[in-house]
Amino acid sequence: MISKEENILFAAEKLFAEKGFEGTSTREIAKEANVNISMISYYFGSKEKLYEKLVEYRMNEGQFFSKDLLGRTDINEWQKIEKVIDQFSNKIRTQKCFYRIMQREQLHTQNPQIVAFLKQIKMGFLSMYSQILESGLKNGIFTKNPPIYLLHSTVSGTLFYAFNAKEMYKEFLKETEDEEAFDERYYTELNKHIKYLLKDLLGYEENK
Amino acid sequence: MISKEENILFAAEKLFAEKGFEGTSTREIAKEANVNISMISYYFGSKEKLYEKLVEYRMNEGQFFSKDLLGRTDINEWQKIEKVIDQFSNKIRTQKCFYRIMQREQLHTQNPQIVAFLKQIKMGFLSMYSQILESGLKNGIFTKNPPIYLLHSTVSGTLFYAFNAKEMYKEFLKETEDEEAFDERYYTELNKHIKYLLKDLLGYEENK
DNA sequence: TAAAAAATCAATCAATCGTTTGATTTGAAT
DNA sequence: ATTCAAATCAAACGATTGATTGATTTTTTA
Repeated sequence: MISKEENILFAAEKLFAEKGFEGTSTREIAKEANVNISMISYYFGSKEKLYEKLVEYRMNEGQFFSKDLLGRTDINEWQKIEKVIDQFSNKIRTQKCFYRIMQREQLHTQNPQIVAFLKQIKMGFLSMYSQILESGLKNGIFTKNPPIYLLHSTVSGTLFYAFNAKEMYKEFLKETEDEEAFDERYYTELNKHIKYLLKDLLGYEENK
Repeated sequence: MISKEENILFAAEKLFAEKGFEGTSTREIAKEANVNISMISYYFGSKEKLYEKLVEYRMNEGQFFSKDLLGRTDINEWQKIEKVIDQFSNKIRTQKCFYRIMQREQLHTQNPQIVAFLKQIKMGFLSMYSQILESGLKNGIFTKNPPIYLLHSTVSGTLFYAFNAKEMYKEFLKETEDEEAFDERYYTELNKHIKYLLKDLLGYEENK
């Protein structure tokens, strides 16, 4: 059962994703959540704090990658990279609204809590890429040593952009497939594409 | 000499880029532009129309790529691709504020004029890539035939993401270089990187 | 230089914003 | 059944929003 508090949280998430934080009024949130306006202050204190609670909620509901990924010995560095990509991609796909908000947020962001959160995530990715790359070079699995930031911006940038432009691409391709089938194919192709790029960038050769 | 009308336009552009359309008040714009509030209605009619005028202004001040690029015979298809990348990259770099607004805009955008503008740009790029790719395949310059939308999202996504995350990367890299030198190196590396990816994706080999 | 037009201004408009109030209802504990 | 805290509500709060007014100044035109 979904609590009334979560009800407000998800209503806010949906509206923030659609219209932005400033573009969404507390009255709209209350209406979407089917509660009285005053419930927002009652449960969260303010619109700003509701926003922060939302970020906190989504932050805590699951890690980006299992913490022991780096230490695992049953898979090689390339497979680790694949896991990072898969998990990140899945995260964006299943949490569209939230990542839409986060994307918009990193384009201006006044809220210091959100800035810190976003930086933490990015830095986490950068250091993860760094460590895997270094280890993979030592083991001879990777043969190239590209700047980490180029790796990162290619993966994150391509993923985000493709997620956002999906509808337009669909129109461009004049696809007639039903929504779900197109979706599945789209994200599968995208995932394969990212990995293809990474193989090239890292100098990884399968079956070597 | 800069007109008072342009003064308002540029002030609005700066603030919209920083705080978003809804996050920016007409009073702030007037203050930034050093004019009376009523001048906004006087010159533009409304905040919304000011916004549309800004888009129109930036749209008309220069094309994205020379219209005759496709028809040129003095350069091959790869060089055409290079020109597209260079011009696009340059455009983003020299019009940071505007493209920040446009990026945010494509994350929700209520304004139908902006939607149409953004779609027009993207469709333009897609069809340009399509034609160059097709021609390049015919001439044997390119040996691969990747989905256009993957090309597009990789180029645009990587570029935009790298532009936005520049400061964070700088911090991660613990760069001590002065601002201008780092900037120059950053964008040069980024440009090279994009072209490297494209060569792989298109199956283009230099000096063949 | 006189008249007309354009530009600028402080002041104010109604509407909406986020938030709070104080009364009322609900639901569990005693 | 009574008590009491949590939950809910309509109504209103002051502040800010985008926009307009009508008077005044500046500039252009004749």
